[in-house]
Amino acid sequence: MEKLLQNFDSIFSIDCIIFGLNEGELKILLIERNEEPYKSWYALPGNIVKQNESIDHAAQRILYELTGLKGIYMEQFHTFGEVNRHPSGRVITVAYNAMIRLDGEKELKPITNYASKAFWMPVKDMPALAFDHTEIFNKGFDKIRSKISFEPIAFELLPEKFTLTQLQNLYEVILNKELDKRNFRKKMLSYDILKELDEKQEGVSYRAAKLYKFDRRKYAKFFQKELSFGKD
Amino acid sequence: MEKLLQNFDSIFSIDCIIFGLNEGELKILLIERNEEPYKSWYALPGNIVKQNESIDHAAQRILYELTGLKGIYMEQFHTFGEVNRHPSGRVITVAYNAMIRLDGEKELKPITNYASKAFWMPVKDMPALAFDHTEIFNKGFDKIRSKISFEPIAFELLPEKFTLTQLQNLYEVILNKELDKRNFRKKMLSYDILKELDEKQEGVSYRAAKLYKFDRRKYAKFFQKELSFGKD
DNA sequence: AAGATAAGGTGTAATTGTTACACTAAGTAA
DNA sequence: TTACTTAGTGTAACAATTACACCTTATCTT
Repeated sequence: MEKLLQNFDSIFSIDCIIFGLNEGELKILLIERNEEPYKSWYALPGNIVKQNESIDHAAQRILYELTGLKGIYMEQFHTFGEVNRHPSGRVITVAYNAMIRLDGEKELKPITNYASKAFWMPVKDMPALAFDHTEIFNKGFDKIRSKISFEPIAFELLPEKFTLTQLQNLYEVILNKELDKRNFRKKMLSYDILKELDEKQEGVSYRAAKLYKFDRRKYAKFFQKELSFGKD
Repeated sequence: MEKLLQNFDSIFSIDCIIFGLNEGELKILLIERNEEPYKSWYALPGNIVKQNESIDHAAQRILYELTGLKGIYMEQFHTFGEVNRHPSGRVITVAYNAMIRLDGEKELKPITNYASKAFWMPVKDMPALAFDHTEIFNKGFDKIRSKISFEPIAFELLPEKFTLTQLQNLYEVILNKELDKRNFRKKMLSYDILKELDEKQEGVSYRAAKLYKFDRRKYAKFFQKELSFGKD
């Protein structure tokens, strides 16, 4: 048995797609590689899973080591297992993604020297990436785009208090199309997952908008949406 | 580099959830294990990925070797990577699922002797399974259930020609709830993905129903459905 | 052949959700 | 005070969803 298993050993890695929103622009987290192969190329934060850690845990550790970001909840979305996706041998990778809030640009600082730096790249300017990371990114972005179409998950990207216009802009950026202001507000408010605050925007040179908070409890109801044929 | 990689080697496997419909009953394909650990337990068809094959290809090979079913298109749905999910060491597994048509009960015959038999098990009678396969099955079933709620994918399970009642029954079995006959038909026909045939059911001891075929070309339109806020 | 049985097949009205569309209100800046 | 910029709001037309019940057609039984 032991011998049989040895024959099939593979390398197993994690790659992370982390979305952030900065000044209305959607960005993802990249690193600059500091090792061969693809030395000095940009890549998704990713590395090899250890024997004694679950893949979910590995994802968190790896993201931390490469970017300094800690405790980010990520969700696995696809596993890439083509034979030649990595030039140094067989490497299968599980891709994770997450959306995070950038409170005043959290500092990014690689802990290991496997990456020479970590930085936010606007998704509209994505450069060529190492390995098959462009393909991984595209699949991850599609996933987010289709997920947001069914569930209002975009709040993770916004500051705790936000205006409806900011929320709408975010949807427009992710879905890459313009939305009708009145219809957007009507529908979003009808979900009853936003708490209207007694506060207004500050520091803007025009009429200040009301601020809202996301209501996580009420959101729970939402997690279900199905085709139906009557008789619920 | 070579040395670094070696330290992290893991075993990598595939497990398959194959749904079939037999006499109106939803079943999945299981094997009886013929090796330790869990010898003589029931399990999902699964085995180890080889170094020189993609995971999609491995899924097909493994399913064939354990059950004799060839060329089944499966879709990956989740990767399970808990540290202790396999008693003999670290094994990460990618789970795939598929729905197939049982034309007069295809013969099942394991090609390797890793399985002593392969058979169809009604999902409502699922026994305890080896390893964490019960968890994998539950997640796969959830996935199918939520997918069918957005896309009419269930045709894969039915014979080429089927009646609307058969289709409705299938939906009811998967979604585990009763649907309204008139609304179901109205909505299903409105998708315009069914071809009405000039034939009727045969061999039934009551009024025979019209037969329909699934129209794969028209189905393509369907693959998109999104939340929207006006201004398409 | 008459009647019983079993599933097939059909329509409508009420309700809800979606879409398209344009002006006034409020605050800031000059 | 005026100009500017974004906030904020309602309605009518249309489409989709829901709830709901009876007649039709074929087979089987006697």
